[in-house]
Amino acid sequence: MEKTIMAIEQVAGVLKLFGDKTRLAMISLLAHNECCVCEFVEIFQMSQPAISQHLRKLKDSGLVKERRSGQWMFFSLNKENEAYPLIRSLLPHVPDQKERLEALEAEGLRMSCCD
Amino acid sequence: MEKTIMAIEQVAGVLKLFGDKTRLAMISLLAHNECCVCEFVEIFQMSQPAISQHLRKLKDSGLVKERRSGQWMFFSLNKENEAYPLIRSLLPHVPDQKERLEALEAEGLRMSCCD
DNA sequence: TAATTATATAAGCATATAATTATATGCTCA
DNA sequence: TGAGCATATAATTATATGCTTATATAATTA
Repeated sequence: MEKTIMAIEQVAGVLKLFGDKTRLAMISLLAHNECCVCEFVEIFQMSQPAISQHLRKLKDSGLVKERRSGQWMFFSLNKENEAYPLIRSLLPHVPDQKERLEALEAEGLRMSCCD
Repeated sequence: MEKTIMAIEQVAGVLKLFGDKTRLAMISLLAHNECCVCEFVEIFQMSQPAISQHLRKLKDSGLVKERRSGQWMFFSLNKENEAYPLIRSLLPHVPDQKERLEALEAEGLRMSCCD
């Protein structure tokens, strides 16, 4: 597992970014799945603007990238980012969030809200 | 390197705690040294109350313990804490702070402010 | 082209955070 | 015991954060 060479301010910035349980769960989900805004709205039961604002912070950090597909925006991890190795070190300590995605699928929402 | 079994809220709480560059540098120093308040005041060039307040947050988290020796309070990492493995995963990504301690020693302050 | 859907942005508000200043506590030593 | 030093706490203030509501933008479909 590679090591980062970031200034301490940068490291603190990344930790602050994930010192929020919504964004922490988001990055955990994005580690293994590409997700769209509407899925996050369902999973976290939060308003669409609140979700968009969290995603913007993630995007601004460069750790997450977005891809438009029609009217949907899909988000995924940017493994090229210099803080990615730090994220990799963090993720094993975050409880798996995939059940939340699976719950969506079970409800038939995962592939219905945006496809 | 052991894995933590913390709730996501707890993990986010720890990351928020270290999403501050002063506390992040503190924990990095404490990983290898026992330090007293006056040393931190010198190293970070911050007011004593500001330093005490940061140390209190670290202590409240359980990740740092204190030991009184005369009029001085010495702080060190509490390796028994359940979040310690997370800290261990984080620390390799934090630039080494030991030069700051060495600078103190060079000035003859490390062993003069509290001994 | 108008209505609809998905998402983004802006403004406002309540709460949290980190510093400062002032004061309190606790230990040491004359 | 009282002065002095190290540290802690409290009150205050300035700024940051995260949410809400309202509105804007962009793509889709009728």
